[in-house]
Amino acid sequence: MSDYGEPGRTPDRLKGRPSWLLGRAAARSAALLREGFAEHGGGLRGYHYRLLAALEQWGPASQAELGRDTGIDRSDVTAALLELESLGLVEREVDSANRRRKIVSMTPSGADRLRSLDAVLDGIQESLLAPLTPAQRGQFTAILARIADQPRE
Amino acid sequence: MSDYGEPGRTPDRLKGRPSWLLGRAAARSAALLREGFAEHGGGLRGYHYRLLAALEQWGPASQAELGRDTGIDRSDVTAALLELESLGLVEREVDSANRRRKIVSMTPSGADRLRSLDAVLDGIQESLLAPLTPAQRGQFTAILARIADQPRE
DNA sequence: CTGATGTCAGATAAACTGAAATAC
DNA sequence: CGTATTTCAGTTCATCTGACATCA
Repeated sequence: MSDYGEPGRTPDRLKGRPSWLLGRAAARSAALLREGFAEHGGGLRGYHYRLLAALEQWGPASQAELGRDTGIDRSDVTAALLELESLGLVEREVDSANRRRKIVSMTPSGADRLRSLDAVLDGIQESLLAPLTPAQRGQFTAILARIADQPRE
Repeated sequence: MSDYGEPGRTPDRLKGRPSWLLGRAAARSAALLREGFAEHGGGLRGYHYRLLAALEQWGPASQAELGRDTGIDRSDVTAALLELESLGLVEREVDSANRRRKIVSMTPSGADRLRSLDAVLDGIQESLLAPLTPAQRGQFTAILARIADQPRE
């Protein structure tokens, strides 16, 4: 059980720290994502959405390319694609020009599913950003993009 | 290995999504935290910092209170405190007025350690926020606080 | 009895690691 | 040979769950 009764305070040392706040905010976002996907995602999770998004934007690609484009580790790409394939949302076939590769392509029903996941994400985003003004939402997105894009040194 | 070679692109569907960017930014922050703590934290991790921060601010408390104040599950509080105790950074004794409780207090060397962890965190924060202007840092912290403080409905 | 507390053993999800088989 | 691709098995870290004994 994670129900503690009263809400509790937060130490000042944590409250002022962006890295701490980032973690809390991301946890909230992740919880919303998990719930939303569990309820309306038909068994899919974030990894699946990311992969479908990449396939929709650039068309068929090898698994290694998908990993680079989505930031998902190659071993996790394999596992997630197996699941997508078993649901008929993607297809994989060996590249005849380079038989190490498997070319992954999205099926029509994969495209449908991607669109319905978009709607789920829109809802999640709305409740995540609810306390912000439109101007703040823009600032927030721009700032996050700068931080997320930093080279991993 | 998580080295993919070329960096790769990012699908537009992901780039514009605050919930995605939040996850990426938090991952960066978490990686910096892990590295920083592994290198200068003497075996401690985020949980330990949070607990020490609460103890420093409000003095001795029961484990359940610490859990509420830090957002750490009570079972994880138990484990983390055992580690802190074995390092001599906290002490625990049964509350004679309510023998279910254990009152946790920070030792002088725990206070020292907390201060050195603060320095580690300052460094992490600096590299996390490096690409932002001072004005953006303030905006960012304020916005994160609003999102993190939302009730968990 | 109920409810809070501390403890334990285990589950989960996201990310990463190391090594192997295969093909270029 | 060295390198890229896919796959498998296993690990880590933070978080959460369920159950239990203790005690107010």
